[in-house]
Amino acid sequence: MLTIGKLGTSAGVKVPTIRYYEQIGLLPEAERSAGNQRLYSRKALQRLAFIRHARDLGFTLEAIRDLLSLSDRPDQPCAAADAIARAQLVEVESRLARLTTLKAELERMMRQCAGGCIADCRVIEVLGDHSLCATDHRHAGHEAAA
Amino acid sequence: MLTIGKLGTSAGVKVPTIRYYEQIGLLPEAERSAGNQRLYSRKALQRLAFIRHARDLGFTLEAIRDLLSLSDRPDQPCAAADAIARAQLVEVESRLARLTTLKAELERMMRQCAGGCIADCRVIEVLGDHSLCATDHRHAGHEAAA
DNA sequence: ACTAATGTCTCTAGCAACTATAGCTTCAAG
DNA sequence: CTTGAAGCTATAGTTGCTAGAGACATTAGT
Repeated sequence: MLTIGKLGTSAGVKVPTIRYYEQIGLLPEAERSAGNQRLYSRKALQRLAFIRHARDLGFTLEAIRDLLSLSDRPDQPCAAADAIARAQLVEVESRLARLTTLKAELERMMRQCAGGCIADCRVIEVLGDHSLCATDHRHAGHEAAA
Repeated sequence: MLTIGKLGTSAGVKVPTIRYYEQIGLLPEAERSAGNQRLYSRKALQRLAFIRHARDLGFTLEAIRDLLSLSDRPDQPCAAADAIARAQLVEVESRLARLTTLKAELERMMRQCAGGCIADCRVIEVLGDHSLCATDHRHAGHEAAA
């Protein structure tokens, strides 16, 4: 049996994140030691690794919840799992397309800036007026983290 | 002078979002009509359009705050604005790289799945075991919105 | 002038997916 | 047996909004 810390390092997930996953029901409630500390089996490690990997691939926790419940029924057809993965692929493709457009626009903006003073700065100017843009990137920007 | 609704449609920003921007100090407090409704000038429209455009290009509100305060000082050199835009470009490039890797991995995963039952599903299997992956995409997944 | 529909007001709470903090208890090593 | 790391609970904060409730303002039509 593993403590929460060992589990975390084994799976590459931070300790508070594990507790969070338990709290939202993505992980079952862990067994406890005599001193009330969480204890985890190999199976729990597998489950957490699955979650971690799916997160790395960009699946939402909701999608992962579905994938996990599918994986508990090995006899069912896998069409549903396929559909979730396909949806994720479509998402990734659309984000890629948007980011590619963005990148081009940002590069254009920077190329034009001669490095003078703000009054002549193309960066500021372009941001103030969408019609100076080469492409229609509206609704294209987005978040990320690390 | 424009009401908040007109301003919103003109700039392509939803009304609650405008109030939110005011609340966090990204927009100055608006003038009010006799009946306490917000009124906006052309200048306010320009400022909001600037924000909207920068958001579309993926700048964070913090970055936009900096860009706006730069744009209020036209005599200063534009190196700072340049730096913010460059940082944004670097961000976009790194997200692009990550997403490209992800896309390849997702495609690989889906190609291998024959559409049988869960027990044989490659999607589930690959998610459960990172060593089945072709590339190291750890810490690569991420959010987006529309 | 009256009414109904729409627009606006404030305030609070919620979303995703965590992360951080505070103040405590338990455990393992020396 | 003490010390320091690791664990516990609970709450609040992050980013960039969005949704809802309940009240007031404005406008269009009759």
